[in-house]
Amino acid sequence: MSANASFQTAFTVPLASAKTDRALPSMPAPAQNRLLAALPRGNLARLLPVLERVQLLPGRIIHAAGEQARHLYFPVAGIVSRVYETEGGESSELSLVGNEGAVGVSLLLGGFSTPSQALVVCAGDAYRIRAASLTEELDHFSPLLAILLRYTQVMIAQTGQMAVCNRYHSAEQQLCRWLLSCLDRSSSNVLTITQEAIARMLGVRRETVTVAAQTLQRAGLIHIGRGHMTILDRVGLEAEACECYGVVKREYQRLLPPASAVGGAGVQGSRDPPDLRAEEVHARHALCGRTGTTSQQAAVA
Amino acid sequence: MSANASFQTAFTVPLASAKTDRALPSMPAPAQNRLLAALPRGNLARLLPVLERVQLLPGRIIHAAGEQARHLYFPVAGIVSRVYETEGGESSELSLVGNEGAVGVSLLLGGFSTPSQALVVCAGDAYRIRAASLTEELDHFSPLLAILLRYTQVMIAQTGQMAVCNRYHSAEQQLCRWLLSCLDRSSSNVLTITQEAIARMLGVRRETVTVAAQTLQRAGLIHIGRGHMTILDRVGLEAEACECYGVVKREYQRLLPPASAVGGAGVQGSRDPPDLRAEEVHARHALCGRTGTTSQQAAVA
DNA sequence: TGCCTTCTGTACGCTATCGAACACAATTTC
DNA sequence: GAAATTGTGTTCGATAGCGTACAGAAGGCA
Repeated sequence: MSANASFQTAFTVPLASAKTDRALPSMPAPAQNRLLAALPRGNLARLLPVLERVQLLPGRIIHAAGEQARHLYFPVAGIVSRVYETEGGESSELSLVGNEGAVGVSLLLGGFSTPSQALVVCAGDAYRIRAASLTEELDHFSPLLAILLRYTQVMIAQTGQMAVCNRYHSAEQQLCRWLLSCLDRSSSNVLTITQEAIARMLGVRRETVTVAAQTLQRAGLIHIGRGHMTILDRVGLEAEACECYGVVKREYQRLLPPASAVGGAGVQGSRDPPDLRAEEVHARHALCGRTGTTSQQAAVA
Repeated sequence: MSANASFQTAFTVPLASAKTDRALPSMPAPAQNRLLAALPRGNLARLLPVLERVQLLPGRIIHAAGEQARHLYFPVAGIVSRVYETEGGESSELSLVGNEGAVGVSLLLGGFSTPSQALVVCAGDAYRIRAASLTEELDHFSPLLAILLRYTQVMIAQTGQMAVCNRYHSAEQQLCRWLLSCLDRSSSNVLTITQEAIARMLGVRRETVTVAAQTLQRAGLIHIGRGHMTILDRVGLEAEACECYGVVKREYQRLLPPASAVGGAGVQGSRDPPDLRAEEVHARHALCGRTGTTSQQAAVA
């Protein structure tokens, strides 16, 4: 499993072009990542010179388990999965990351590596920042820190929900959840992935995925193709999915309210995100945005 | 399940006594919490006035799901469990916290609440700091931040491992893991807890715990009592447990090397922790302790 | 065009755990 | 000391998903 090959350091974007991204739909600006988009314009601008653009190629391991991360990744398209692999070779997804998040928060937290790996599930692109540059940036206590910490909490919620889901929910429910999660991170309703790969994410057998998918197809919710799945009925999937999907989604919306303009499809970069104004978020300093409600002590109930 | 009652704000310790705790074995000093113990002496001293001592009573909910946390807790004895409860009333443990950790990192991360609750599993005591005080403390970028962030990563690893464990490992393996985890956080090898409670943690039926425990008892690893379990053969339990136990333990030791003197039994407070010198940990600033190895790029393999 | 690889579909016995139901033992309460 | 409550032990059928094995279909490549 020394799957790490060499980082596919595709090509580096001349960052001047980042502001004119609307003219280059094939080369998304960093602001297509929602965390970056949530930064005040000045902060993002300062960050641009240290952001390097890379391709996310399916199957590639961005961070190997136990190895020091060298970059923090901000996907703008594509999907990355944090996966733990057991000694026996079984695997389970711990969380899913798309353009709403970042890969490698261990750099932020100070651990630099994790027992799990991060691998690309669906092709896309990301901007990444080197660990050293991140350290420098955080030195100045930019709002980046506050946003990354909040995202970290979302990731914790996601991971926890994965534990719950693994315990209680059927393969079919989990498949629904997984498809919806991918859909949220994808601009199309066709997911290019094999049932085998999905099985590895969910920690079930490929055959189990096949059976569950067929059930969904018979219900008219999806269409199964060879190497890809098409979502036909989003609402129907949500009805079949377990609560875990909604729990995580609400937690994200609570902690990182959608910079709505930056959603799935077309995007214009550094416009002021309407809901998440970073100035508000890091009220006192970069941490602990709000200090309210702490003065009311007494009982909870 | 509005289980929140009122916080059992037992009694506040006159903090002058914190330094003379050796004379008061029944009233442990804050430094019996390993995170606090890892702080440089000056930092801990500054923190003392805002630390309030409270009892941890079994069954009490420290943080209710979805409600704003008002305090960050540093247990010095006893065990707290982060538990998610499904809409159907099923529950699964997400992580376990004893004197090696803290409860309420959402205050640090800026989310202030989580979808899971934190409840006391084994009786003990904790020091807690109010959210507002924590904010102030972090304003000065004390080493507290670096330590708490590292601990956060341990918690993430723990939660992720829970997902893996829920997916793949037998009830018996999980019981071994759970007993060992508790043992690590307890000064005695008698755990005062019912099988029913363990079942809720593991997300299995009580009967399943009974059967698994009997197997372990027949193997001479534990002794079952009414409302408590005694661990007889720690090494044997480790052999039966799944890898998850070791993975989490190693991750803790990597990120927060043991302030060895502060272990289970007798403790002397603010002596310099030999392995984790906070000055080193927060090398550049409170975040991203080390910047090493970032200059060697190239391939991973 | 035909071969080979990859991906999907189907079948069947096996096992761990669940759900439900009940017996009994220990502790607390009156 | 009796009654009620709480905790543990035992049984038995049901079932979701596993392990294994194999068939067929789609697409790549010579």
